[in-house]
Amino acid sequence: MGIGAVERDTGLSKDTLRVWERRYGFPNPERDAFGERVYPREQVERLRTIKRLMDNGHRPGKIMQLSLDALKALSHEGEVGGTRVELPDSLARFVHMVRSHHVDELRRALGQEVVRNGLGRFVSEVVAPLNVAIGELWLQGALEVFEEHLYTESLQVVLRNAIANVPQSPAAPRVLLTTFPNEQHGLGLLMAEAMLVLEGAHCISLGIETPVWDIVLGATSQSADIVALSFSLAYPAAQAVDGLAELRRSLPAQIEIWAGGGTEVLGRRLPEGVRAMTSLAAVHEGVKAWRARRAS
Amino acid sequence: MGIGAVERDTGLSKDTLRVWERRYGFPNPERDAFGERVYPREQVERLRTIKRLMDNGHRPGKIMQLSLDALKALSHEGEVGGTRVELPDSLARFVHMVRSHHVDELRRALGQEVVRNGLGRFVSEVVAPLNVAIGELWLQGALEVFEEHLYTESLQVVLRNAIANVPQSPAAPRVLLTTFPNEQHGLGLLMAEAMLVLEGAHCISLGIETPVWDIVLGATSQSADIVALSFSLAYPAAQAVDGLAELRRSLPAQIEIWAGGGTEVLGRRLPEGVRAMTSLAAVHEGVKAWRARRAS
DNA sequence: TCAATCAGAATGTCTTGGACAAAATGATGG
DNA sequence: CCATCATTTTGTCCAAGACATTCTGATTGA
Repeated sequence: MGIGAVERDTGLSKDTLRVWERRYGFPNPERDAFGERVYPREQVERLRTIKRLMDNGHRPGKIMQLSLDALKALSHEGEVGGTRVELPDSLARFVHMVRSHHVDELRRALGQEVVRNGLGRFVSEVVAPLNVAIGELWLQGALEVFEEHLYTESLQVVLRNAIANVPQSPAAPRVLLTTFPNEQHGLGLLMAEAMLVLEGAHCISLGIETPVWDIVLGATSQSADIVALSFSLAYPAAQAVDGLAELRRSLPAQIEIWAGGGTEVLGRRLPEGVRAMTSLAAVHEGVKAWRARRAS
Repeated sequence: MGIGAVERDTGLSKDTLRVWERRYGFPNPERDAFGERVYPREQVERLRTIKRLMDNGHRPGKIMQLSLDALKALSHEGEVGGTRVELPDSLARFVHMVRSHHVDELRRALGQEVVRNGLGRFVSEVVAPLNVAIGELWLQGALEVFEEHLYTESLQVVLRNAIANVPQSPAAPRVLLTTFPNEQHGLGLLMAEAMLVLEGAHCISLGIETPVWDIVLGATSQSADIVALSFSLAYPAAQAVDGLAELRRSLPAQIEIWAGGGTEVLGRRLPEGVRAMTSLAAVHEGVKAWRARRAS
């Protein structure tokens, strides 16, 4: 496997791969007849595992030397601490469907759950904890990429369908939804949209990865009352705070900024004039408070 | 704009950008206080145009010296030959809604179009040419990022909604849909899915950016008959061919591979055992032919 | 106990210029 | 008009060094 292929496969840039080799002695690719790097399959796998651990906060210098086994052991750390709570059967059921690849059944079951408990409770009591569970499995390497894709896609279909079925009136507040560049996690956005339309807000989603300047253009052109940003746990907090500050500076004062999602970002002190939605339930209060402010 | 940002924005690798500068004298970035390349906005725009022309068969050495105006003239070439047809009013209408940011109206109008003409004709006669038109505007810098986002999101909602309303029977063939890593264009995937479900196929979408190995896992676990890959014009042809060849090698012979989307990839000779869907209409024939093969 | 500050280490990205394989082109001959 | 071969053209890779940025961990102050 050439360096280009490894870059595509692992998401680590060529520069990074070369500098790691120089600094840490790993990866340690062979060379072909032309002196170009050839990575053996097992090294690529180890690189993938390292990347996954790094996304979770580990640092390359610490884990680069470890064997594949040691790395896998590391993935399971944090669970032994005891914070691990077994999923209730009602949710474990869904996890099981994902892992056994029963995608049709999963989609049907999720859809039923929406009808049974309503969209609001579905999002906060099913989707949110399910995401955490799936995320944990993913972190442990217990989930294949395509299983995660199947899950995401199924949930997306169910959520979009449910959202489309909430009667949209041209009501206030008008909310523009999106994520910052490099934040590709779209599920959080959909969850936020679901909660918002339930509160009678009018949602305009820009999808993921909108540059700050285009958020400003979009918000003004759509006469939005609120710009809602969604962050996943992995998103670098510094980038989030910077982006929010810049957005706040560029946006007219009467347009509010709401930030929600991963608790990482919300832990830090947000820039003046940015409201944190610390939980999905907070959306209800948020909209209520907004209406009160607007009325006065 | 730094070289990394330009790489992300144009899809031209850092190496390529540097070697062009050395060889052709363009781009000609300034340097910041640390000696790093800073690309002015207009050069990035010119690079985007050049990239687009190259995707269209032009060669860098020939067009690198040309001014932006000359490039734009070139991109309209072949169209002056008479093939360029002004958008009919029925489509220009939608473009106008995008540019005037009437997103609700756009969504409603698109939805009506589905009902009026049926999903199949909607996809091939409205969405496809509309995508081309929007792509051209985008290329010319006549479209803001958020306008493109609004368009994509609206279309996504309409298409997903339409697909969900096609009665899905557990019929054959079973088709697994996805794109390769670095191919983030999800609209093509949805268009393909729409055409396939109309033919009575059972679609399982993995969403975008699935690594080859996970496509294999997904296809086998879902007992797919066909794996369908979607490519946009911008996707590097070499990567596509490599990926398809690897996929063909890893996948059981009885699972077919269909490649569709950007004409770039399909122009090249595809690996043995990969079928090209050269147009959306070809899907109809494709499924028919598959059923005939299966019957025999 | 918590938040802010700061030095030092860790880390990723950028730099240069050369080399060469792969692909496209164009000329030649059938 | 098609095949073959030589000749550009073009993208990717290599090396080692530099340095901005981010993270860590200790120290200080409230």
